[in-house]
Amino acid sequence: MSPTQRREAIVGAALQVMLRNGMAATTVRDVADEMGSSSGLVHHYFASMDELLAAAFERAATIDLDSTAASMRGSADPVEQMRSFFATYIRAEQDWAFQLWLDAWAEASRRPAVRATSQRLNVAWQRLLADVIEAGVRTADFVCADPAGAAWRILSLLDGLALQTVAHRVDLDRGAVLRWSVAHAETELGLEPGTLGIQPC
Amino acid sequence: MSPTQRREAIVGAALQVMLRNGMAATTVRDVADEMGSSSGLVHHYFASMDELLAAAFERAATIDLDSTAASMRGSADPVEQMRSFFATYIRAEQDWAFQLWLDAWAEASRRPAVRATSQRLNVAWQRLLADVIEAGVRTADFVCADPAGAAWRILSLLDGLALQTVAHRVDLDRGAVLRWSVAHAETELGLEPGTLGIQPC
DNA sequence: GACCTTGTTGGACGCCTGCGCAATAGTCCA
DNA sequence: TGGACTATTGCGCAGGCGTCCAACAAGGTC
Repeated sequence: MSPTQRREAIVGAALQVMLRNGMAATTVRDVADEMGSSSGLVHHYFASMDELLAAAFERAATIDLDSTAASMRGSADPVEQMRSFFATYIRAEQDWAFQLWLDAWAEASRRPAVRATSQRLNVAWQRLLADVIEAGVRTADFVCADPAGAAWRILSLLDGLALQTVAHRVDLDRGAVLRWSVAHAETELGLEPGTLGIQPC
Repeated sequence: MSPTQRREAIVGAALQVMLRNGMAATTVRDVADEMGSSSGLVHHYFASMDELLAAAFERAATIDLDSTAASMRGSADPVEQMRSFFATYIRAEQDWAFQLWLDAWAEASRRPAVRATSQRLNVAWQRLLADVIEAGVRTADFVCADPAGAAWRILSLLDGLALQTVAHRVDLDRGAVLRWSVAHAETELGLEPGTLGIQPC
């Protein structure tokens, strides 16, 4: 197995363990077992646990970000792109990847590499949204005085609501999270209520 | 020291350590050292670490909740109460208690007692807000079709934005978090922009 | 065929964890 | 004053952690 392949395999194994046990409960030995190799090998490719966790989290988050971005690029006008955003974001979230974000935000205060990665990816999500909003303002599809701020607010409301469903399991149903986030986005962007309406699958 | 006092002292010491090191990094020995006693004593009052962490988190969160609730009760009309809410919430948050919420949300998946406490207190915050909104609708100060949902959304946007400032330190300044949250609340409640305006201290 | 680089192993090291338990200290009641 | 009770101590236990390192295996180069 080539060094590049091996490195990818380690990241993949770490991600599997993280999804199963959470970021804080991921250990070098579990990652090695998952891969069927020794624990020393992991440290041959990653200087520290912090680095490995950051790399695994980055892969998970990047996959979601890329698939959402790709889905949005497939849509023609900004309105359709926003629809794609919500549809893909919600789908990605329900695969329990969101628990990783909760872990990352909490671990950020203790693990520099995780903090840097989490910050970078959060900004990338905001930028993805801000770009679409700016495009929509140019084409007069949207009315929005502050695209960058609106992107933060749309994302934060989505995160804040999703947080409740994932951390506490019961309080809000996923349907409400989607409907409320979409409705909020519509007011932010000066759209008629229902314009971004999505059928809950 | 009476059993009740001792129990309170342990919770207080645990809270100090949690604020310093975070929830995940709080250990029985650190709590005992903080209190100047032995580690066995902690287990004499708390059956497990999970219970102790939940109790300490509960105290921190309850203090904030109570002080905000008290400040709101001191205000006469619903509009003034909403102003109090934001003023106190932001003040409480900047004392770094918010990192505890991040920890609690992440730990919730692994520690049943922490999950129960976190869920109960989150619902209490939502209820506090929902009650004011319902009162405001009755007195025609607010126009809001769904007070319970509006409470969740106002709270979630606040949490989502605060999360970015606390976890990533830099991206958004606290002033924006306050202004954006207040503006969002104004639209939710059918108020003129600026009605809830608060001077950033 | 000898050599050297490098992926890989498996275990040792030192430290830390939550928890339990026997022994001690202190206090209240008969 | 003696006895009972309980808060408190201090340490031990079993296990887990990240990290490190000497040894082995394999494959390419001279």
